[in-house]
Amino acid sequence: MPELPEVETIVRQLAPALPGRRIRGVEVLQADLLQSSIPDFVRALEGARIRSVGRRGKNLVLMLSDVRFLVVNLGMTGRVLLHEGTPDRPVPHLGVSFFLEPHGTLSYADSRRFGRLVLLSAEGWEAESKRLGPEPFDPTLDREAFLGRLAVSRAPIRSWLLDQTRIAGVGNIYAAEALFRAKIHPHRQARSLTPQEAAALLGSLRAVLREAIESGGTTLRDYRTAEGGRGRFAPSLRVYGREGEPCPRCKTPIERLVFAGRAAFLCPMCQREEAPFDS
DNA sequence: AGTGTATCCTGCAGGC
DNA sequence: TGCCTGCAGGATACAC
Repeated sequence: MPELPEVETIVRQLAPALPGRRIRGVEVLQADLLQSSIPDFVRALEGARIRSVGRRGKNLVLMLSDVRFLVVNLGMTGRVLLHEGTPDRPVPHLGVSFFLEPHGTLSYADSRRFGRLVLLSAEGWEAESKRLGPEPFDPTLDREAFLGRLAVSRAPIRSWLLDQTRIAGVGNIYAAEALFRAKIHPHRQARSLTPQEAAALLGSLRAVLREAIESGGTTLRDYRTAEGGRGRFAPSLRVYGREGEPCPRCKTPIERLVFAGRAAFLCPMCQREEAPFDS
């Protein structure tokens, strides 16, 4: 669920509120959200101060005062909710609560519990971050660099976009939307993209991510902002989840196909499988 | 280096 | 109403 725009929305809401505050206490209700034991996790975090809030790919990253990093991956259904004071009603599927000074609560809730909260040293986080591909908005990721990364892969471009080690932060929704906007079939081999197609894809990816961030992300069902609100981008989705609806460009019914175990959505007219005008 | 499949889980929609 | 099946924004491990 939460892809880059959803996590970015959460980060932007937390960033003005968290830095400088101390974690007074930690309560873990769902042990399988952690990699460490509950006592280790609690002991390591109690008394720590939050220095900054950031994002890397789909990960929410809290930097702590003693140069450690709390890395939160929300999986499919994770929610990060900030309440000043205590939540006025029980948080459904609550997994971990962080009690903040002076009077706040940061909650992690996750109905499917695919999410993970991991506490890492500076070195540990650096190594983890290095595994991930570049950020889509990294200014050094220009057309040439993007094309170069595509050129070394025979994977279908949809799989390439979902692979966090190739580019960070893209999930199934925005992969579908970016490919539609760039008129590229999701089956196309990454390295078969022309320089023009690669440039179009980079542009469309950045555009759709930017627009989604401006809308606070996409809520299909579970995603909530840190304030508990819904993302407003869902009505702007052009192909994702729209099987059978007319293509907004050419009116051809949108198709759904499954590969690599996941649904892909596309317009079969706008996104041809073969490269365009191949003699 | 790829793909397909399974796995971790729960909740919901749709069919009967 | 209730039961069953399929499906879901993610990540990883496995065999092939």
